[in-house]
Amino acid sequence: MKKQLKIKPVADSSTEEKIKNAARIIFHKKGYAATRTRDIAEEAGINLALLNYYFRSKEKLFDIIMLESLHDFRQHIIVALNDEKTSLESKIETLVSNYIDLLINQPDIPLFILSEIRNNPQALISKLNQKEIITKSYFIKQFQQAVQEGKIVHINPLHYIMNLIGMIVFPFVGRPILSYVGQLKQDDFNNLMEQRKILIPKWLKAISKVK
Amino acid sequence: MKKQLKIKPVADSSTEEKIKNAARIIFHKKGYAATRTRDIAEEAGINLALLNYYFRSKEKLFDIIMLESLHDFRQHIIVALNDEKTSLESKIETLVSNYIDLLINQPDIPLFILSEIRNNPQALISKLNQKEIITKSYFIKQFQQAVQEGKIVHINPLHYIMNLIGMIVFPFVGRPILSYVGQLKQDDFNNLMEQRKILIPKWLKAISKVK
DNA sequence: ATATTTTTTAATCATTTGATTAAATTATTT
DNA sequence: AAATAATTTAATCAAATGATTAAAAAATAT
Repeated sequence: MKKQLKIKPVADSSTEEKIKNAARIIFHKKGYAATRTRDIAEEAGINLALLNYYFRSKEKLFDIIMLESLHDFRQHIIVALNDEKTSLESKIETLVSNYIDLLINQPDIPLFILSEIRNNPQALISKLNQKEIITKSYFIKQFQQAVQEGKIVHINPLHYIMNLIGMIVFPFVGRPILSYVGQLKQDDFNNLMEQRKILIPKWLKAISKVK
Repeated sequence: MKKQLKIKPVADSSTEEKIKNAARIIFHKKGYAATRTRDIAEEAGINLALLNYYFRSKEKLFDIIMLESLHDFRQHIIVALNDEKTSLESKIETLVSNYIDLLINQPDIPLFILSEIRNNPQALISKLNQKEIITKSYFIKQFQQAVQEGKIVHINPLHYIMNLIGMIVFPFVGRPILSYVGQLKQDDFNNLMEQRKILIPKWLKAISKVK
């Protein structure tokens, strides 16, 4: 591996990166069980044995992709929810906007994560780590304060979280049905999602007043 | 098959029913690709060959389960949305309530359908049939009328549908994460869902006023 | 009671699929 | 340039898995 001493190759140029990128695409699209290592090899344009040469096994490769996906998926929440400098409202706005941007680029992440969790709850839930990233976030403090000040109606914050994440994520999870029912093309769908960047924070504000 | 001439056996008593029920459980929980016919046979307490004797192949059995699941999943929408006797508000209320009841009983249906659609969009989307069940429903007529009367703000009805279905379905799809983050037990979760039967219609009303 | 049909089982097959091996090729070092 | 190390390939293995077969058992009909 002396290669690493040289200048770092552009993304996807190294064999290892080619395999990882191919694996990400296939795993995200079909899930672990429906993915054949041969499909990954073909997508990457490499010999099947190379996959095992670099990553030892399908499972090890999968673990790497899953870990990165979980990281992407969480990072947007954690960062946005723990910024102590911003107001509750602006936190929501950036979270919604960043999240939708991520999902426009990698629309298969949520369904990928959710179905793998279904197949293997214990293993993956533990990898989510830090149970408290949400419950102990600065966001929750602000939320509870807003409740005390009467700005937000008294309600289980989990309802609020479900609505927040649900309104962002669900369209991407249900996209095929939605696009079918609404006769949406790629751009139509993305435009709707762009609209939701603005709308969801407003909706959440309205919801938080409902008794 | 002279058996059929006799009294219809109670559910699950016939071998065919035993296999179908086992298949439903395993397919819903693990999806098509991750399901082994041997797992179904074991769950049903029968010999593997019997599965093929009754259903010919894994795929044929799967198709039956999928069709029934799609039917359950759609029926609640179709019926509720096309009742000409009820107001817009009461339609929402019954739809939300019926839907949550269904999902409390069969919580794996949404993720099952959504991930199989991901793996095989064309085949399954076509089975959804009637593109127009929603767009040409009596509900949409009422909705558009309410918009004209200024009772609902002018907005793409798809946003409304996404929020409606999303608020109902997403908690079930994200249940493992949610239960982990919120430290919820089975009953805690169901109680939250019961609350949402009342809350979601109120939230939707509030949302429909937002400019 | 016997014959026939239906249901069930154990054993086996054929294909798919994740993984390995040994050899060939390419790159790097001396 | 020769030697060594890293990368890549074709061929192959072994286990898993969907499916079939032939025979046994149970149910039904004659």
